[in-house]
Amino acid sequence: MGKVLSTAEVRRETVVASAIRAFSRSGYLGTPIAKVAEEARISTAYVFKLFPGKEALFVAALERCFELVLEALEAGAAGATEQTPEGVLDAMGDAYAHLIADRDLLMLQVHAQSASDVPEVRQALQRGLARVTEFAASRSGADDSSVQRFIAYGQLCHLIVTVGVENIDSNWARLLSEGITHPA
Amino acid sequence: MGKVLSTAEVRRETVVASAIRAFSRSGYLGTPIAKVAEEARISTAYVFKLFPGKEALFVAALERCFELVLEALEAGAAGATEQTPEGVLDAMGDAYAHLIADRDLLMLQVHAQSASDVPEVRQALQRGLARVTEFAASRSGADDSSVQRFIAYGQLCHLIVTVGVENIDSNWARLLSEGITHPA
DNA sequence: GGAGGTAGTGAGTGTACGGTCACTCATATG
DNA sequence: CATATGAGTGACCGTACACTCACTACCTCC
Repeated sequence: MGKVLSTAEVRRETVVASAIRAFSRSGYLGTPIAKVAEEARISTAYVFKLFPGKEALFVAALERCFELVLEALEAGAAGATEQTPEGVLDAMGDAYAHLIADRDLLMLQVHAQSASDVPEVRQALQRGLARVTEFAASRSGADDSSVQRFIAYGQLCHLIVTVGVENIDSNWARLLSEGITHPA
Repeated sequence: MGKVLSTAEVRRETVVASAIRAFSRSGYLGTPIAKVAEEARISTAYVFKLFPGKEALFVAALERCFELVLEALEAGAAGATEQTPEGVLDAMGDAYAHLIADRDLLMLQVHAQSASDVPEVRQALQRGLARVTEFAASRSGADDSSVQRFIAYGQLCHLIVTVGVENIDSNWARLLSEGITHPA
């Protein structure tokens, strides 16, 4: 927090950023550390000096991902035109939809769910989901079922993107993405 | 359809069943064909005689998965106490929750989303989602936004299982799983 | 200028896995 | 019996990848 970052710690942060991009493209098992290293303009060996192993790197990326999501929700809530519970929830939803237009943070969460049989990954997911849910509830003041719906539609959003519903011209496709904010 | 199955085709079906179990446990990339073969009491080489490759086997498993889901929804709808749109949707929701108590069909869908960068997998997902959505809409007669909500809460269900919300004793966890039918 | 620590790397090792191939065994048919 | 066909397998190959280690380049402070 108050501590000045050493060069290695700065490096770690850039590597985490690269890891988010790389892992989001091909998932936990599908992404070799070498790809992350390449993306960070660093040797593969050095990645292992900065992180104890692939698992820890993935978890670090996932944690950063949730941090970014929370920041976006916070900003969205602050910019809500109506500060009613539903108004705030809607604003957070829009902010989330806007944030994940680049797909990186979204896909990383999807891949993390798929890798949730790794205990550390599952725990990171739990922590992230806890923070998001608790923040959405307390910041909006909405009742439980509204918050539950908020999370559920977030997941629907993930489905829409992974399946590529957006570029299907069909009734069922329109039905699913109705009201989900477009990446204009 | 009317054709009598040859032994090889029977074999293919049992292998698909094994594939569902194996892939659901460790995902597309995390599951070696050898594990599927072992589960089916068959040599690895023979799996490659029955299916052109890993990708095709995974897709076959995914397609079977959606078939089972549709059957469950159909049965659930038929057993609905009230044949109103909302009543039928609720019954289908309960049937789905009951079906995926064993986690196999659920996890397979999650892993498929993570592997959706493989075109064949993405297309299989599209077909499956299309059939499920269209069936839910036409069989229940509910309006679009209700069907959308139905799918969204299905995804929430996936999230709850993958992150293991059920065995967390905390407010946010209860909030998320409220009203989702338990595997009693 | 040299001693010691920190950033960073090249070249490897062991292993797991997708896919292939040459083969065996059982059955059926004439 | 001879032969053909399809079920089923063991042994193998090439490659990709997580992780290691011995090493160099640089920086800083005396």
